[in-house]
Formats: sequence, C-alpha cells, structure tokens
Amino acid sequence: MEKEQYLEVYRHSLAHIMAKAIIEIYGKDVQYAIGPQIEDGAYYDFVLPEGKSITEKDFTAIENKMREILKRKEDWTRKEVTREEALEIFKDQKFKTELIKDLPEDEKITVYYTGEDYVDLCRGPHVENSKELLSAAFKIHSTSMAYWRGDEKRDHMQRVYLWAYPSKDELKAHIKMIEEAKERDHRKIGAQLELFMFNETAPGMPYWLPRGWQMYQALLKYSREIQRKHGYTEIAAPLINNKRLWLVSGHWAHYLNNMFIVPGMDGYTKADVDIDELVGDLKDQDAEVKKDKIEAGSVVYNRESIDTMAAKPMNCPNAMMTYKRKTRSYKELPIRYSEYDVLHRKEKSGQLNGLLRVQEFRQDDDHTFVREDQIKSEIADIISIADEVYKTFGVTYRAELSTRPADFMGDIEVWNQAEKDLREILDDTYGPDGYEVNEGDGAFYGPKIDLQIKDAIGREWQCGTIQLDFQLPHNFGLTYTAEDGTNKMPVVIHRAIYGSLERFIGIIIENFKGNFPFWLSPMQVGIVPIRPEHNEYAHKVEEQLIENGIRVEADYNDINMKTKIKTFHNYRDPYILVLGDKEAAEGTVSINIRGNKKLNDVPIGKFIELCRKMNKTRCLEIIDTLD
RNA sequence: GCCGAUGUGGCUCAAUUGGCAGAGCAGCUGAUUUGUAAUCAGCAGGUUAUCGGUUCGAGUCCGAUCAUCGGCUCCA
Repeated sequence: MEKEQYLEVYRHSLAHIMAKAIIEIYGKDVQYAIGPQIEDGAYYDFVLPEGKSITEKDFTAIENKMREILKRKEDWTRKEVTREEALEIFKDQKFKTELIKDLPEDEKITVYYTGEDYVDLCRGPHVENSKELLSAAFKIHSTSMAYWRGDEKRDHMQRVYLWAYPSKDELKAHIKMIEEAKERDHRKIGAQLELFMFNETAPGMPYWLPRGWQMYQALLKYSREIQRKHGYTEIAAPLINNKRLWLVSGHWAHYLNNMFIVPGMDGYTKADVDIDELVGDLKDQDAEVKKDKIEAGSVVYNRESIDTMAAKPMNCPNAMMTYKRKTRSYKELPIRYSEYDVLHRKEKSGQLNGLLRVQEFRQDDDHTFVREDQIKSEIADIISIADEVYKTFGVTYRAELSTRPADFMGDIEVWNQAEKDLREILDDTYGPDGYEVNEGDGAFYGPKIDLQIKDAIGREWQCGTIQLDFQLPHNFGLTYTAEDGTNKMPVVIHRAIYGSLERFIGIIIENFKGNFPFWLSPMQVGIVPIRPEHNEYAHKVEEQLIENGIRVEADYNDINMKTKIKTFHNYRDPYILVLGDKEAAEGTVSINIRGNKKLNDVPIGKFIELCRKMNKTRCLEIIDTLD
C-alpha cells in the first residue's frame, strides 16, 4: 500500500476508534456524526449527552480508552446492508439517519463493525483488525465547536481533533514542527522587535511602533516605486462618508454589519424628542426597530438618520467618485487610481488574530478603469507586477481563477469574453495546468484571480487579488465618451498585490522569522562606540549613513560595549558597527553581520556602497563579503 | 457569533488546602572604562484585566463584562 493511502486508512480508522472510545466513556446517548482524516490526523464530530462536554482534562482519559480498545485486537468487518437495514441499525443516531436518507437510491450502503458493540456508517477502507493500529502514534490535541453540515442554524457539535502518525518519532517531529511555527509567531516576534502593539481600547487595530513603521514605510515605498513605473497615479480620499454613498455602492445593504458607524448630528439628540425607527441594538442588524421617547441629555445612535456616516471598509466607492468628477474620453483609459487609505472592517468577536485578521488596515489598493478591449493587457500587466513583487520576498505563489456564479450580474457576453481573456493570460503566464479554476466561485459582479503565496514553512496565504467589476460602474453611472461619440461604461478592475499591508507584514515576519532582508529591516545598522571617546567618530559615521538613506541607530551611552551589541543583536539589525581607536584612526568600520560573521576594518565608503546596493536591489541576502 | 482556555510590575514567570503579592530580565542611581551576545552594588516598580458577590480574610472560589489564545463559522 502506498504510504499516503496507508496514512489515510489508519487515520480514518483511528477516528472510528476515537468515536468508540468516546461512546464508551460518555454512554450510548452520544450522537456521532462524521470523522474524516485531515492533513495531520483526523477529527470526529459529536453531540454529547446534555450537560457534558470534552475539555483538555479529558484528553488523556480518551487516549487511554482508545489504547485499551486497540489492545482488544478486534476485527473490523464490512457489511453491505439495505437502506432499511441501515436505518434500523442507526435508528437512535439522528445524523447517521440523515446521511443515509441523503444517499442516492442506487448507492451501496456499507457499515463497519469494530468488535460487536460499535458500528459506523462508512465507505471505508479501514484496517482489518485493530491490532494494525497498535504501533500508530496519536494524540488528541484540541476540540472546537462545529455546526452540523457547516450550517449555523443546525446542531452545534463538538469536534475532537487528533494528530496521528505511523510512528512515535513522526508524531514527535510533527509536534516539534508546530512548536517551531510558534517560534515564528508574528505576535511574539513583533513584540520582541518592537514592531507593533495592541490596546484593549482598539481591538484589532494595530499601533505601529517606530521600528515597525520603518518597515511599513519600506513596503509602501516599494509599492509606489513599482506602480509608478506601470502608470499608476495615487489618490487619497475621505475615511468616512455619508451613508448615501454606501447606499449607492450597495455596502449599506450588504456590508453594514462589518462597518463602523459614525452618527451624524441627528445621530444623537440632546433634547426630548420622539424618534421613529430607532435601532434597538447597533450590534444586531436584525434587532427590533422600536419607537421611543428620548430623554434630554441621552445619547442615542440612529442608524437611519439622514446624516449618519460610516468609516469606509473599502476604497472602491470613493474611487468611483474620483472617476466620475468629470466627463471621460476613451483616450484617457486606462485610469489607474491607487490608494493606501486606512480601512475599517468590524469583525465578529473571536475572529481577530494578530496582524493576520484586523479591524483597521491599509491595502495597496487600486481601481483601474478600462475599456473592455483593454482588460486583457491590463490584467497581464498586473500579473507581471505581482510576479515581480513576490519574487522580491522570495515566496512562490499560485493563481486561482474564479468564474461566473449562478447569481451573476450584467451581460453574459461580457462575462464570457472576460473569462476567455483571463484564461488566456493565465495560460500564457503559468501554462494551461499551472493554475486552478474554481468554477462558479466568482463574485456576482465579476470574475477574479486570487494569488496564493507560499511561505518558508509551506503555509499558503491569499494576498493578491484581481477582480473585474461590471456592477459598480453601473451603480455609479460611470461613462466615457467612445470614439464614435457615444457614452460607454468602463469596466473596473480592483486589485491588490500585498493585500492588506498588516496581514502581509504578519506573513513576512513569520516567513523571515524576524530576520528581514536589509531593505526591509526596521533598523539596518546599529552603531556601537567602544568608549565615550569614540562617540565623535561614531557620530560622523552615523551622519554619513543617514545621508545615504540608510536606517541607522547608535548607542552613545557610557556602558559596556557588550551590552550595546546585545541590544542591537536582539533587534536583529543586519549590521552592527563596532567603532574604536583603530577604526577612528583609519576611517573604517568593523562589522558584526547578522548570523555571527564578522568583517573587520572595512573602509566607510565601501560599507556605504554595499548598503546602498542592497537598498536599491532589494536583495534577499545580507552581503557578508567584500568581493 | 459558537466551543474550549487564558489574563499577576514593561517582559518571562513564582505565590502550598483561601492566610504578609515574590524573582530574573528590562528601567533608574552609583561604581567599573572595558575590542565583540548578560561587570558589580543599590533603588524603584503592583488596586493581581474590570465590575460585583461569597468569606474573618480572595491573585486563588462564584457571576458578569472586556481583551487575548486554540479552533469552528464568516471573510465582495
């Protein structure tokens, strides 16, 4: 048996063993649903008897019970049964019953017995006897809540996860890998390197500290540089707009729950007044609308007030307004408006995650207005930008095309042509099998290409996105004057390469484990004068570096040089310069290079030259020789 | 929003069955004047997330709230 198949079979079998163990511990009333194998093991979904739940403390007991069951060395017997027989076997199991009823008429129904007291509905395959699993290594590691069939309106189940590997060593290696991933955690490194912080009063809204902001600016600078070469123009727009704008864009109808509302003058009232249609609870869109008398001095938010405003969750509507400010000619297109404004998106509690999921962020956003015949070349250009940017970070990526969904908007001919164009570009760039297609997964307003990048330890992240939009130009009534003098509607392309800057920074922190390339390093050079009498020379060196656009910090305190080196070392500065008598006399620097290499007595001019080179080329490696 | 967990000086962590809130690092002061990842001594730093409850007594037990973490779900 191939190793992968073997893994699947015994992980899946172990899921059944776990279900059997849990039933033995919690009783026959346990409702068991499904238990598939996953990347590093398996899980199984249960509804436990009223009032019971599985917590960390119970893991060991379940594992022990599983081992006890395996030692019984029971046979696994497969049995084909009729629909009626299956329904009889699982008459007390509501989920199994539902699964059986949903099976196609002609489907063979198979059940597996493990020993005589446990039976599960399953296609298999499984091991033939539990003893085959005795050598497997497994560990229950977490639980979570899951909805039956992913539907939040249906049963809430408890999902129990286990890791499973063929040997103890492989399980150990997996646990070690998870611990290493924790070492990369951007939240931990972000605190150590003083890049960003959070405060309770602004959940999910990062404070960028001086060092982190340097990095942020380096990313912005790079984005601006490359976009400028590709004909982009940058704009900035209001952060809050009256709800009238959001009504036109459709956000008020479809995105309100994710928007931070800013009440206008009528949004609260200071005098006694009767208000109709008062929103009972701002957090709950479906809350009952009530009619109430407001007492003087009280503050009431009324989402329906005429001058209610909202912080923008997306840049698009304001970009539309910017386009619409005057009549446009076909000769002007494409118009590319890039912007880096702050966006706010309100997330449900429990969804925030460091920089990876935030409520306030900036995107390297752009809205490009094109004629239909320009779509293809424009998308090709965007992909070339993405390709260049991702290469600079040393990550590989994968493209996914999402096509027309059932509930699409607009002209089917336009869709067909656009999808054809996108496929041709993707074929040309990555080869016909070099990208994935998610049929019907596009947004209702247009097809899209998502770019997934792969980090240093193989995790994938969606960053770049390129979306065609046939809807927004329609909502905003955008037009341009065509060659024949008629008014035509442009197509909008939304695109981002980093995606959210915050998220992207979180990803690259973990990708580089905090050891950033020179051009990205918050501080690039740390200066350590050995004794106070060397401060004067150190100041001169510092000034020269600053003049050359190099981010530098120096420690002029009268303390042990070891301490100063340690501090900069902990900040992971790529270069630490040690300056003493010799260097001052000869106009040189002695360099501690991140990674413990050293270069002594380097002429200052030479050092500046290599720093400038790295800033210009944005190379990944820190130069550690003078050749 | 859901399931489970966590919250003690800036950071990492202690505090026995409910019984005086403590240490290291960082900070400050002084000494040391040092050529490559922790020199020595002293000082200061706390309403134990917040609010409420039980108790003679709460970091510890109970409740609520907030934030955070692991997942689920969601994510134009």
